Amino acid sequence: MMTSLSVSEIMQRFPLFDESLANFIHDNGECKNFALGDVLMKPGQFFKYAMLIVNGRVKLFREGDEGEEFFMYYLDPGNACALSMLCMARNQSSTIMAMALEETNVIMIPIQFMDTLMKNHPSWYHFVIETYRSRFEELLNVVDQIAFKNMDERLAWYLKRQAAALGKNLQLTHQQIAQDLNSSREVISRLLKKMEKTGFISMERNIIHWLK
Amino acid sequence: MMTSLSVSEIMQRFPLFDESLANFIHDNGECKNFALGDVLMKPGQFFKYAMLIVNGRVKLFREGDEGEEFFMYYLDPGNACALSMLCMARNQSSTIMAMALEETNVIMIPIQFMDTLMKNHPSWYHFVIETYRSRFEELLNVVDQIAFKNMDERLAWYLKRQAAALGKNLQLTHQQIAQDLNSSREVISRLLKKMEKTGFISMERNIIHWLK
DNA sequence: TTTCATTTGTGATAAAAGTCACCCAAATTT
DNA sequence: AAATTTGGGTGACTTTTATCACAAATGAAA
Repeated sequence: MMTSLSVSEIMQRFPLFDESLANFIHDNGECKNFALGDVLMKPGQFFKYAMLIVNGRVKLFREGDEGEEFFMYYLDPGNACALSMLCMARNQSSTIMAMALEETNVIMIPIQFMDTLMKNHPSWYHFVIETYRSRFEELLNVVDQIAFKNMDERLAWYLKRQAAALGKNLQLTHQQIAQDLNSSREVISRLLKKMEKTGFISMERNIIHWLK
Repeated sequence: MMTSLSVSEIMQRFPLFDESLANFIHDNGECKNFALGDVLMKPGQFFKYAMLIVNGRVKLFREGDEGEEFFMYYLDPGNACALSMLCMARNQSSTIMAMALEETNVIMIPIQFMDTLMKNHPSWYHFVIETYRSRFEELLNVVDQIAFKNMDERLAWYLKRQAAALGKNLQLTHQQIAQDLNSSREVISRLLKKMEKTGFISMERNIIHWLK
């Protein structure tokens, strides 16, 4: 088994990797492609791979007991899925959905290589720790928002993040936003209208322009 | 600088540590004691130590912009403070409060030893990763609660956790609970009354008995 | 015992968010 | 072009949570 990526491509995508690690991953990782809407990980699934994002973008969201959704963050190229590692480490099933937002290219590293990686490749340790660290930080910000902020502020923060990740012209319906924030379409529509009046955004059908 | 704990005491408290690591920490860690109510870490503070809890209990909570609070989790003996490592790693200031709930004994490991630890002590890596992992999981559960649940369910979950950590007879005022959940005293009082009627708890002044 | 502070109970009201019903406009399909 | 689907607007109403005002109960202190 080996990736279709060259060692130098791997090192370019994952700057923390040293050459021996990139070589190891080149030889032992598996490449996998996901199309828009494909599910990389879903609740109840046990995970036998660490996933590294090479191209594309993955959306992580939590699902509630009654099928509600709640957006947490995106994974971009160069990121790894902290949850995949977390589940692997405990042999626990995921409680999270990961879905490809576009054509996405992933390196899957089977669980049996974890010990070797940890033992023989210091740069792997650093990468794993940095992965946890950055997601932890992200999650703390999410907690802040839902613990302390009203929907208007949460919506503004959400759009700002989206604009930072996807660009200022966001192809989103009000319904999709409501879903990501676990709110309802009407509430979001009304708040967006207010934000339009105060000049933060402008709107077209299916599109929101972030104006800051 | 060295701890007042013996190597074997350290290994007992932190089962993941091997002997060489326990030795290193014995020689290079600093012991510090905190009394009830002492602040171990507060927002805006830069952090130069990794903190390991030896005895006692530490409460971690987020503070909102207007001084609101939100309880996240407790650290027990054998735990490390993931946030202290996180801040250290980025030389960022904390955004979190950590407060001793009782007489608490902590080993502080100065930042300059991190490289050595990471390089020469595999069991340190494992400990750090396990620390991140368990706190990540805890945080995900917190997100679930505030994203999807109403206050009655959140209160029940809160009390259940408290009972698991502190025992079934909880010395808590309604005001304290309201603060931990970023709610208001009246709301909590009314919900507690309901829980009493349905037989989940019984109440005395300053005490809540968890009956499950 | 009396006084006082703290904790808890409770009704009235307000604010935030969610739900329902129904509309219109734009886009897509037939 | 007509029909249908999808996205969005809006008023009325409900539910949940927060806030205000004040009373009652408890325990500690004087």
